[in-house]
Amino acid sequence: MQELPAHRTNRERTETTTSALIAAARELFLSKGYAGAGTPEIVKKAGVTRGALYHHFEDKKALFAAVIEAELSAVADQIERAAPDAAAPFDALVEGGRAFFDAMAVEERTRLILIEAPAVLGWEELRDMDRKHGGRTLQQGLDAAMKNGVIARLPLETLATMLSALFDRGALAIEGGADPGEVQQVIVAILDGLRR
Amino acid sequence: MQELPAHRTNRERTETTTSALIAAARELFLSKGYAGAGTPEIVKKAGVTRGALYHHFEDKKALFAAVIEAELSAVADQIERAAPDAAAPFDALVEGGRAFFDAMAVEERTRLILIEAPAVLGWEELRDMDRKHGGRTLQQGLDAAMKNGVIARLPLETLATMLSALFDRGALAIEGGADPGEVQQVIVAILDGLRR
DNA sequence: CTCTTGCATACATGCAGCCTGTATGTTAAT
DNA sequence: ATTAACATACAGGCTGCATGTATGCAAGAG
Repeated sequence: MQELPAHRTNRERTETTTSALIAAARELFLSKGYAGAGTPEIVKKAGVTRGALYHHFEDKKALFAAVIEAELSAVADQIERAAPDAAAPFDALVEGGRAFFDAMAVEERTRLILIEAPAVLGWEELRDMDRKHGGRTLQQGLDAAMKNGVIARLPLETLATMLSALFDRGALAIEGGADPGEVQQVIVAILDGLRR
Repeated sequence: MQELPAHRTNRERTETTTSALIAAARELFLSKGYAGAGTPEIVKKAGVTRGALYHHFEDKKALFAAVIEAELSAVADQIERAAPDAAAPFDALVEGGRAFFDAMAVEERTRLILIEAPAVLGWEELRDMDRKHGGRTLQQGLDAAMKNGVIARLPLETLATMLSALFDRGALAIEGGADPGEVQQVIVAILDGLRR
């Protein structure tokens, strides 16, 4: 039996309800998509009312943004935890990709982050959020590899954007039933082609 | 003055209303997105009523699918018209990419096809539609290049999927303000890395 | 060959249900 | 007391369907 304290600070109250909302929203957005998951259902699952939702979040989209931000943060953490920062620049890229695929393999996370989020939040806003949470890892790795002369010298930001597209589509393909080994093989071949 | 014939065959009636609906929906979906463009506004712009819409299309999503199908067909046509099928396999890939970027440069077409459509129709269904309308061009080009020994031997379908991700993200980046020259440069470098 | 008669197709209109965002009221913290 | 954290009620809009109407169409009777 959970003893609910007689006196909860406002900070605690806010924290519990917002996290309950984000958790409930996450599940429903995952299973039914953004448009398919209505706020009545979300608040019911979170055990609060719509009033609480619209008190803490400006609108449904803001709640969705909070969910995505949490997902991006989780993915970044998971990659960083598996990051062999001592490895050679090129291998770090390949290993980072593998960690990314592992992190994206949870449930329908791929669809949420790569399909739904761009449509709801816009590609630009999502890109900004991604940069905050470790989306620069790839760019830094490429920068290091380029400065070491390991890979060809190309416009850094554009190359990072293009290669991240590769990883994104790879995650999508894997979730769609493609062979993860083949995807890895193709990506390694492409990265290998950039070596000098 | 347009003389409207006293006797229009049913086939003609259907054709005019459906094309009017698709044209109106296209514009509004482009400017306001799928969720932002309501059916009342669409039918008003098309000069028909919601009854006509739901008679010819199962639901709003089906109308959207028809719009996307038309767009994909237009893109495929535009690429095919610019296709130098006599060129060497490798150059054909590069030129095809350039034609793709040109075709995607119209208005907000990129956002509609690459952002909105996957979210509304699902990635799988969109992929099927794309295959019908010339999305196999890339795969065929790669197949030819591989059989000629021009590029490395890799799983064909996976490679095509990955490279199409490259082109898609490139179109997105260009629309987002990136330098088209840089995008082309990076893509050529990546393709070049696959040469044998 | 024409005309009428029955049916299917192409719409138009109104309704029911749901959802979002806001405004107002109430309770608990500070 | 004042503000923050909710709860509740309401207004507007939108989607899908059900019902009603007119028009094209195909087939048989004359």
